[in-house]
Amino acid sequence: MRPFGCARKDRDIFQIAKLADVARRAGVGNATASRALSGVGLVSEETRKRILKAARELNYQPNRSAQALKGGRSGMIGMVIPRMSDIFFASCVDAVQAVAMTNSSLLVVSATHDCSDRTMDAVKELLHHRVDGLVLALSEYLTPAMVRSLKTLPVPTVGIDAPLTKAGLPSVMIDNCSSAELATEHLVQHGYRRIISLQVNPELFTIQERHRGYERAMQSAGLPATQHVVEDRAAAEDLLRNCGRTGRDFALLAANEVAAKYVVAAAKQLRMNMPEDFGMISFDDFDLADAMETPLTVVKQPVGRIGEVAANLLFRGLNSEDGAAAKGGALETVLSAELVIRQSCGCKK
Amino acid sequence: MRPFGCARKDRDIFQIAKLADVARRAGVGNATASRALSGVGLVSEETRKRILKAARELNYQPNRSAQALKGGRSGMIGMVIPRMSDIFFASCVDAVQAVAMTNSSLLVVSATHDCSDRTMDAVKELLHHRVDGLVLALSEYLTPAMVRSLKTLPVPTVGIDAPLTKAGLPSVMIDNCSSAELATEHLVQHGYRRIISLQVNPELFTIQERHRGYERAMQSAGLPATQHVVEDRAAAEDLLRNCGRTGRDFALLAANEVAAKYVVAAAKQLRMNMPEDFGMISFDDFDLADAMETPLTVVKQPVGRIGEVAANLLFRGLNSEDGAAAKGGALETVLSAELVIRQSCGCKK
DNA sequence: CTGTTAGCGCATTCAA
DNA sequence: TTGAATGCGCTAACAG
Repeated sequence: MRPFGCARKDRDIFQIAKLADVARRAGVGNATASRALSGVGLVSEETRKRILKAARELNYQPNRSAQALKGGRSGMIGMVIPRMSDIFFASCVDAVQAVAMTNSSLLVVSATHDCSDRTMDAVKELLHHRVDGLVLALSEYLTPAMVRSLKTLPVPTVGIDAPLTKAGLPSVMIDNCSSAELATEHLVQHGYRRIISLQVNPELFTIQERHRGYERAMQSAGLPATQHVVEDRAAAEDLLRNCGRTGRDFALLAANEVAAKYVVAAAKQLRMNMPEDFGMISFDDFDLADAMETPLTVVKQPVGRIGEVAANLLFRGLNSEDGAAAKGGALETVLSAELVIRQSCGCKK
Repeated sequence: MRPFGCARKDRDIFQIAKLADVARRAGVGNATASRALSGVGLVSEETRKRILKAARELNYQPNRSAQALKGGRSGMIGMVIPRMSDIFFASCVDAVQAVAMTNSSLLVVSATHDCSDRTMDAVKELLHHRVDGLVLALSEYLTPAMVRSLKTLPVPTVGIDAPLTKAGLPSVMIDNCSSAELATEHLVQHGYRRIISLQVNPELFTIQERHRGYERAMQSAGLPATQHVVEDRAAAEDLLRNCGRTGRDFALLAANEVAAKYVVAAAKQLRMNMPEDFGMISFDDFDLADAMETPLTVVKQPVGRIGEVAANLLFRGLNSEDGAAAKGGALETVLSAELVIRQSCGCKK
């Protein structure tokens, strides 16, 4: 019985021909075959043709382990994210994988699940597997030790979501601070006076940046800034109960989708409505955000673009030998976020 | 300038020591070090201690490329899914990766984006990278050619979501047919008579199974079965416009989250309400499904469990040498889905 | 119990 | 323009 289909020796669709097989079939030496296939080095046009044909017939694919061992590319890039089950990161992974495929690379993902010890371990493990490059979504704040480590990374690396600037590495992200400022200003213009900055993971870099932007806007408006952390729906309910009923001037800036969802659920529970009982703008757009009882006004990140740009940057570095991709340019590639105005902020449809 | 942090030679946190380094430091031969570290073969307790210590000090990790080349494990498993941006698959990936980590393996993911040509290509590429095993979420129907290929897979493989039974491979999934039947019966009990089976990708296996269950229930109830495909929100609107207003007995069985979301959005657009204007039960639970204007009654799959069980099955096969994991048992591991009753079906809160 | 040796598949010298 | 030989880091045979 072979319930798992184990049959390393089968010669079939998954036939695994080696370079020597190709060389033999083409009637040339190993080295020549290698040169012809890798496109590096001189081979007469005629023999090249023969070799390529043989390779095609044998469905030859180089053994990446051998290539990697030899010191060349492994044909894999690694990616570290907090978790997959967050549409933002999932979309980034999707985009990065697509670009990797275009560059005939595979993507290895590792999720830390907010266990920050896991971060550098994941990187190390990826490195032991000889990935050619790294895309890092490190949402926690970089410790000095991490910065030091990151600086010595032996492969091209690009940050995503949060900058790796302190480690001298290029990153792709939105301007969280300005976006939050803009969103807050919008709320202010609606006449809200008590605006609270709401977050789930206040320790994360992006969240802090968003809070900073919020503070800036509040200060400009001469309004007091308040930060509030909610761990779950219940906490959001408490908040709404305390603040929501006492006037028409209460609004929230939800620092991410999770916080926003807590609020939406809490509001439903309390039978409170946006924007009548309170206003809200949230970071991150999501499915049905526009089809909620009150369509949500959100700051929408160009998720796919972020992953795409980051991956392209990485491969550009990978392909330019010395990894000099960000030549002359700034380390931070800032993509612009969009304020998608719907109704939770108080705007009419 | 080193904008990418390229410095293969740096000796640092990412120091890469080889077996020979460990052996030398411990004052033993390569083979002895290898034996001590892999735990296979005889080594005196004392030298083993010395070797382990040396390895720890050097932060030694075996070069997986070399191990893989040598014919051993590569320490990676591969996973093929339709797309990351679907919470169902994202959660599966998350779970599989977690289990992989536990088994000190990395996960390589590849998304086909519904391009079924990509499926076998992805598998082949994964194989060329010498993954130790495969988790396949192949939602399309298996063609005879694919079945033939799958049968000769050279590594342990587990199916997920859709069964690979035809290829003799174990799979983990829910009973889509029965679940749909149950959900449909629930709708029938509510008194709905015109119940439509709604789907986005009718060609997928899971969707067809769900439709089959629906048909069975409808037949039992002596009701006519109708299948309807919606490509987008507009199509959902058309459907609701035509059917929703003409009585109290109209309901939908949405074959997946996407279809359900189209309907929710369409209903909002048309100012139609569930369950007053029509009833609905949908496959797949999602964030806020319980906080919609009308909380959605759904068939909830144990997403995390599916990935977890599949991955465990895979590693059990991987660890038992000959890959005889499903020994004696059925190829299909069926996990039970749960009908989460909320209000869109007509039940009161 | 331990060390020496060979070879996995490839790319890269160096000679021819 | 080509081919034979070498070694990447590791493990499995085989000797000691």
